[in-house]
Amino acid sequence: MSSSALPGFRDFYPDELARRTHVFRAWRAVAHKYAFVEYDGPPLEPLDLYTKKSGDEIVGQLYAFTDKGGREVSLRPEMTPTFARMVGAKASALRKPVRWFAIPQLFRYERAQRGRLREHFQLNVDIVGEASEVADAELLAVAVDIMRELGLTHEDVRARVSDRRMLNGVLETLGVTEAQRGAVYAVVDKIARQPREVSVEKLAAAGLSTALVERVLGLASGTSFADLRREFGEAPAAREAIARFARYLEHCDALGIGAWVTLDLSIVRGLAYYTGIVFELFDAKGELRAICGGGRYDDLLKAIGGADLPSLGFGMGDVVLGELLTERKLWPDFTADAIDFHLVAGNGAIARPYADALKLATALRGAGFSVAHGLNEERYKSQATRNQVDGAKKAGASAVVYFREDGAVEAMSLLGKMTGAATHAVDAGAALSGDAPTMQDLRRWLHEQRSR
RNA sequence: GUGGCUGUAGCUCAGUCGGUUAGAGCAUCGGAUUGUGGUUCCGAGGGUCGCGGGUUCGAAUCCCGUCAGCCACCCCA
Repeated sequence: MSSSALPGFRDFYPDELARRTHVFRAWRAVAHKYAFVEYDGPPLEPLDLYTKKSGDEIVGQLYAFTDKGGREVSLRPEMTPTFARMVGAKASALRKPVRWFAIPQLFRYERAQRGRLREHFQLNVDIVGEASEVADAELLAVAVDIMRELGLTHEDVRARVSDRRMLNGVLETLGVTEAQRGAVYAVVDKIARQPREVSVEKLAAAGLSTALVERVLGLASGTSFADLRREFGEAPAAREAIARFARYLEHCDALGIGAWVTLDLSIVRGLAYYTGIVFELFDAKGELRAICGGGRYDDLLKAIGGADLPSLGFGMGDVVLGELLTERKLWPDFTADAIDFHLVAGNGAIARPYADALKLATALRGAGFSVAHGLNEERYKSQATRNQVDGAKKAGASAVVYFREDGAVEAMSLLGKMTGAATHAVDAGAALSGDAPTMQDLRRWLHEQRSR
């Protein structure tokens, strides 16, 4: 028997699952707010769905194997190929723009480290069929609004945005040849992660003059959009992309996310399939990996799904996001108010058979309350009430319920101060029979206690 | 896949120069004379010292291997 999960895989204990659910809830709530609908696909796919796009060398990073029928298969490392296939298959029938999201569990076979496991959940939000940069702004707004939903502010998280077409135009204007561009992208992409000398060396090796090297490195590290526009706004190769980017930023402002957004030309997003505006969300301190990344990939659907439609999307993983929420202490207290009532043996309980406690629990549950009680009759009768009440509080009950000496059923709030706790008594017979007005009365009282 | 660092209770960590039955705090569970909540007091459970081998009269401690975690590469869909 194995004593722990496989490396890079997680067991979700209840408090951990509560955190995961909390994140999922935020994802779904915001996605719905922006009128996206949820879809899903298979976690296991034919291997060639991934090798077709990225080549065979990717296999080393895939959780791939041969199944019992001799098929080459892989656990899905990303959602986009599945998405592209699904959209491609029904492209002509789908109303455009398509606004879909999914929360797949994704897998990759590589060494696990902080923020990077072999398994994670990733929100995928995609728009298909809209080429306008309004769609790009809307997509970023979804990502940013999720940060807000989870309690993060633009002091905590920054959205860095760029546009490949714009970077391309600027490089062309500067005289970087098309042949050199791939190498320049690679350097620009990791400009913050590798020593400056290494970047200089690599650019020089690509054939850039010393002056050009300095120019490129300067632009990629912290140029504001205002400066960029002033310098290249009229350059024929860059003019159109810069004007588009300016409109994009205006849309971002209008959507209320302007304060989160910064131009960062070093955002290249790998060297993969992105064709236009790209973005990443980072924690403001820059201590963690990217929280979220995405952008426009206008040619991908044609390559994979067959439909020639402009598309854009992003992925947001649960791991780094969770680390950030932990760091900022933004997890709610999940145990608080998890249970409505906890039955305890109060005064007069001995005169009442244990079965009455179970009947009361049943009646309360029938009325929709969440009810806990001791499962051991002996202990219910023998354990000091204060210990039972203490246990109820620790279990997250909002109130305890017990039979009073005079036969009434009394609820005592566990919320607020321990001295002078609010109590509320109802007729025992009515409570045990599940009398609707009595239950409504209790519901109103509980609601009152919680909103104090 | 490569390199560095670290592995003692569920968690955070002590553990002397190698010495006999490995400890503490927190957490968990039980109790403090039929009692009404977070404090306090008493008690209990919980360990193959990551695993395997070696050196030694004797190993948590020293050596080798291995596995896992963290960090940096690689990669980032």
